Amino acid sequence: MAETNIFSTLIAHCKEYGFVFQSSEIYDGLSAVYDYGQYGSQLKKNIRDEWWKSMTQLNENIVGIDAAIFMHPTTWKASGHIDNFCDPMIDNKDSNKRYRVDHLIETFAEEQEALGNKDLAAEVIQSMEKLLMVNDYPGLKKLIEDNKIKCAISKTCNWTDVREFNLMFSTQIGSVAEESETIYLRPETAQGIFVNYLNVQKTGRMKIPFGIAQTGKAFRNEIVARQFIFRMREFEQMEMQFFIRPGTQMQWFEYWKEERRKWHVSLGIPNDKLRYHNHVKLAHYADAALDIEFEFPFGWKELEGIHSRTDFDLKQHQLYSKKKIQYFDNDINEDGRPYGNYIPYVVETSVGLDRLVLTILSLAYEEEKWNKEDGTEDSRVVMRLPPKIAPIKLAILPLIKKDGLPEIAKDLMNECKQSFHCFYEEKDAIGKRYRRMDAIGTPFCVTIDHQTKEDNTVTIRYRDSMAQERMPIEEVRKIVEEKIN
RNA sequence: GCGGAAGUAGCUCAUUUGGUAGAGCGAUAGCCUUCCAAGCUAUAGGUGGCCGGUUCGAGCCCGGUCUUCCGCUCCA
Repeated sequence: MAETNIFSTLIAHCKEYGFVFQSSEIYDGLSAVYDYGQYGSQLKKNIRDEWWKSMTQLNENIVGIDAAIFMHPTTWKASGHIDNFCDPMIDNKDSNKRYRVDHLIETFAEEQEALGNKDLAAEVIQSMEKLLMVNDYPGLKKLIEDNKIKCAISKTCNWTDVREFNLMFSTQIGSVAEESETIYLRPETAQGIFVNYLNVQKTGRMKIPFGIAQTGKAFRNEIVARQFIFRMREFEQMEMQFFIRPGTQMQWFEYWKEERRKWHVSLGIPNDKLRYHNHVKLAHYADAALDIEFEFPFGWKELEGIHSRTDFDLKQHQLYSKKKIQYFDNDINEDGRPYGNYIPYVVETSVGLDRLVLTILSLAYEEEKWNKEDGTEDSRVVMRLPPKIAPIKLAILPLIKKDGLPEIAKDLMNECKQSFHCFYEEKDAIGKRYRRMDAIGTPFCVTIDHQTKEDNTVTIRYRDSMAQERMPIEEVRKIVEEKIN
């Protein structure tokens, strides 16, 4: 289980060096919720900025929005989240096996039908449907017990109460309790894009094909939430919905599948640590779906989903809102006539930002050992973060804290911090300061020494190779800028 | 929800039949001035997860509870 140890070491490192903390840790923590610290939040922001730029700046036909987390409750009726994700569940106390109540009863009915008890089967199903309609959970339990429906594993009828497992978090809007209305924290950001489709398309004069991108928090009441920031109750998505002409979805699906993989590679993720995983069982809204998976320390797991969502969402919103969501396509088809009115199809790319942070962190973390010239062993912990997303780009270190070296260093600090994040440090031996910078992934360190006073040169030290070079102090800013872009 | 493990300083851990907590690392301040951690001095930091019980006395024994981690269950 060496891999598990590496993972727990990484988690400890993330805490020790200010990347990720357990939420509300001073109160013993909150399960499956995490906070990003001083370096983690910057790293996360840098990754988010890369994504935002790659979508909205480098694609002329993709624009960004920032929709609210609160949405009209009907949104979730339309999307299917309310009906599909609030299934009543029941546990068998002996086997600890959990069942969806409707599945349990349906299985029983099928068995009875196979045994020739057709009347009983029909009666049970009918009762179940009535009870489900009014959310009568005690009634459902009674139905199960009256028919002596048993657990397939324990063969007992020792059941817990029927409970509802709600994927979505709910809260109330409206400050007066009696007049308030239940609303939900969004379980995906995509719906914020769909409900704004008309606004953006019209005000931006967008022509199909075009995309709308968004980053933001989403909330899911996962039944279990584990593996650090891989699966959290509150997490951040980076989603882009690409609106296309019906019939072209497979071509765009293939296009984004390639593009997204290339983007991950551009962030420094090795191509052989990525793979596609095709969904065989599709969600209710999709006609094709695949995951881009990454080989985490705990196995291959989903990093990004590419879904061909058809016109399901826009059609549902048209139905529920009674607003016409149509696009008139003036392009000429094979018959020499405009394509005309249609509801656009959608190809979605949806990546978990927190998962991406974890990916980057787990790739970057390395414990390095080597022998020094005198034969003794030396070691360091180094985060080999790609310079363009590293939280601190440059550390500025006077070799000693007197003889005027700090003054020169502070001047350089004031100049460089205009362009990128810098870190100034004069405490402790220079080697120790290098190690501290390695631990948070700072790619470059510049040291001001006595020679600087004579010829205005400094030493630049590279994180990955630990090699050093002298260069004129006035070139530092420009050279670091080049290396981080 | 079930089963297992754990909870003592920022981190890693000691305190071996119950006798009012200690080390290393880290941190802070200073000394030294040295280009790759582990030189010297000093300082700070713990109501031992929380509540209760047994006892003259509990970090240690007992009960409860909370939280975290691992496995199972679930994952559109």
